[in-house]
Amino acid sequence: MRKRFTMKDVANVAHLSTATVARVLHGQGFVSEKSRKRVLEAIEKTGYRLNTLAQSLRRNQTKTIGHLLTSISPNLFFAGVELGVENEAIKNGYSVLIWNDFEDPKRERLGVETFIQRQVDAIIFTTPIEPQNVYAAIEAGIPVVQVERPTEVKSHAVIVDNYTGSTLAVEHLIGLGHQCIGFIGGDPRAFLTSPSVDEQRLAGYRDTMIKNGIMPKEEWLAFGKYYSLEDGYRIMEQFLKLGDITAVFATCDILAAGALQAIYQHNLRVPEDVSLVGFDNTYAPYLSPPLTTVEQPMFEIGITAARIAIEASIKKSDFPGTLKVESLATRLKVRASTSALSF
Amino acid sequence: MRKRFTMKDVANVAHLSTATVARVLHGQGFVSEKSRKRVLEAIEKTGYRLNTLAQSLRRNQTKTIGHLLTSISPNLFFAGVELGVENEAIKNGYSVLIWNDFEDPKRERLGVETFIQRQVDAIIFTTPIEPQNVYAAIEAGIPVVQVERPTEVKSHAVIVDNYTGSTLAVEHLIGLGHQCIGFIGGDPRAFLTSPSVDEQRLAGYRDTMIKNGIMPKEEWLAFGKYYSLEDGYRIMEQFLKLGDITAVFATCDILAAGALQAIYQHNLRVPEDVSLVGFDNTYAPYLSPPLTTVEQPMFEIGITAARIAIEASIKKSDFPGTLKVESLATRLKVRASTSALSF
DNA sequence: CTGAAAGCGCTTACAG
DNA sequence: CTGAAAGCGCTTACAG
Repeated sequence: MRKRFTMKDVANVAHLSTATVARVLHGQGFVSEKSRKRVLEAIEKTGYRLNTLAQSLRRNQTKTIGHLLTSISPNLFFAGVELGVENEAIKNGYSVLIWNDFEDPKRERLGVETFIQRQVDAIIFTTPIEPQNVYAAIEAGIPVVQVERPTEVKSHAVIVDNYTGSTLAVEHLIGLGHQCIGFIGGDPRAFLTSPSVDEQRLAGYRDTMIKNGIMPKEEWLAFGKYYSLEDGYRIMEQFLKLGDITAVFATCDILAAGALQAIYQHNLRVPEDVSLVGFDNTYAPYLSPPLTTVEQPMFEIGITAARIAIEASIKKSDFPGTLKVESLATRLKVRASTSALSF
Repeated sequence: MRKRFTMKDVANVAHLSTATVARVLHGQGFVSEKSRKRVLEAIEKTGYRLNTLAQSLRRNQTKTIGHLLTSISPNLFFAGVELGVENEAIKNGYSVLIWNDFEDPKRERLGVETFIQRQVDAIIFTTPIEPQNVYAAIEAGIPVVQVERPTEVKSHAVIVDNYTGSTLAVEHLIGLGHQCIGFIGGDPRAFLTSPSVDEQRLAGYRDTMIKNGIMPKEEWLAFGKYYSLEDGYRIMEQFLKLGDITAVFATCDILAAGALQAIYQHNLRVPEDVSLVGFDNTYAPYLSPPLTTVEQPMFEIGITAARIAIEASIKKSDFPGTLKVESLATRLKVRASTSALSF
């Protein structure tokens, strides 16, 4: 491996100073046309590349976003957000350090500490776990954006209109003639954050049912421990035993996928025997049949989070004066898993 | 935002030099117990954190791996590899810069250039596109690991035994009594890299069929343009029209998911009407029924790639002297989508 | 229009 | 056992 060329090497080749090379490189300040040409030639000849590290140290700005997230697999929601974050980052000349914490608070902490030491310009928590970890980042003077499930620690945030999304799903089913609609929740942090995402979705379900004159039975509601296939499967089997349910709304496509497996296992068909609606629009398009689902704008969530993060890192003085909290809309994606109730 | 404390601040508080602080921090070199205590107290008091940036510049080592990959969504294969890479990285004190290229050569190039400028210690291409982009990294003196689909450019690599995987799938189906087995391929770069992944899988299929005395008909073979739902769906519909096929082997779970949708749409059941085997073990567990599939050790692929990358970055002199090419085994994961042929 | 020089926060060979 | 000092590769205020 040969030594890389530095700005000084370029300056020497061009018989100019590093200051002039820097001016040409960044296109600012006065440089004579002749000098500019000499510099450009020297860069060409040496194959010089700027050392971002040195630049970052000097400018006290790394153009790096630390993205701390639950896990990019298997829940594609997080992968979708990450792609949005990365896209907006790149567009602005930033790069993304990624850190999956698997919902482990210790691993989240390690991520925060690593990001601080690496001088990231901002940290995005796509679903923070421990409030004190979020606080540690803020304490260190780093702009923070909490996504989807903000803790009680105040910071910029990007959230989603879960209530309305849930409403859309249930209205769709009621519009198709369904009355006995099961609800499968599974927020891992239900009732911990306030109000939890799945509480909002439950509220949307309940309010819409009642508004339409349907009093949901206690047995129509079930919460898994996680957003897991197993919970979806198990709860769906309970629902099938009940005998009255004709449609099911699950708060995550993974839960819906599990429910679908139970239905399939019992030799029933969707939507002929039971209609099914998911949430997220991650696995929904891949299932048989393709699922009607409440779409979360994952990519846009990521873009928005990154945009706020970058803005905040540029004018840190504003922080934490004006906190931005952007709420994004969800929308119903109708596919083949829902149909009119037949009598 | 207050200024962060530096090593000099700590040294001042402890009434010692930065050299001594550094020694304590890294636990090497001689430091008297008394001095060590003073330093530790000063660190405690100031909340000092090491500035990795400065360290990296000085040591000429960033402890950063650049992971250039196709896209973490929707093909979870890449997400799985990334998780492996990250896990091994963290274990060794490294961080991961992520870069999705969406199979766009220009975006891949931008990623390589960014990684070079940011002085990453190694670059992992989880599926390189342009050989010259791989070459650019090597040219810059950066250790490279190509994963799964190495280009003709020589570098470290982690590959998968696709041929055997394919063999396992087809033997499984033949063992269940199937003879007319359809093959759905969709390697986006089939016949470009040599030999392409899907060519290997096709060879495994063909050899196994012939070894068992079955001469596959031309119509039993079909390639999509991509690993897409649409291609899987379309090809499966063709297969259904044929009338003789009783089992299908798809080279990607996404293709299998599409095929499953076609089968479902035609009111047929898996495995009762047709058996189905996928490849990857990404979507397979989530489908109805859960799919028998050839599992790729995604996590281990990532771990292996990161391990090689880190080793290579530490002893660069070896590079490119001894190139490591590790091949990982696949295995068949039998689930509910395959059953004995009933006459 | 151009350059000398200080400095970002570390590390480390060297002297004592 | 400890510290002074050079240097990693940039940027930038300042002088000319």
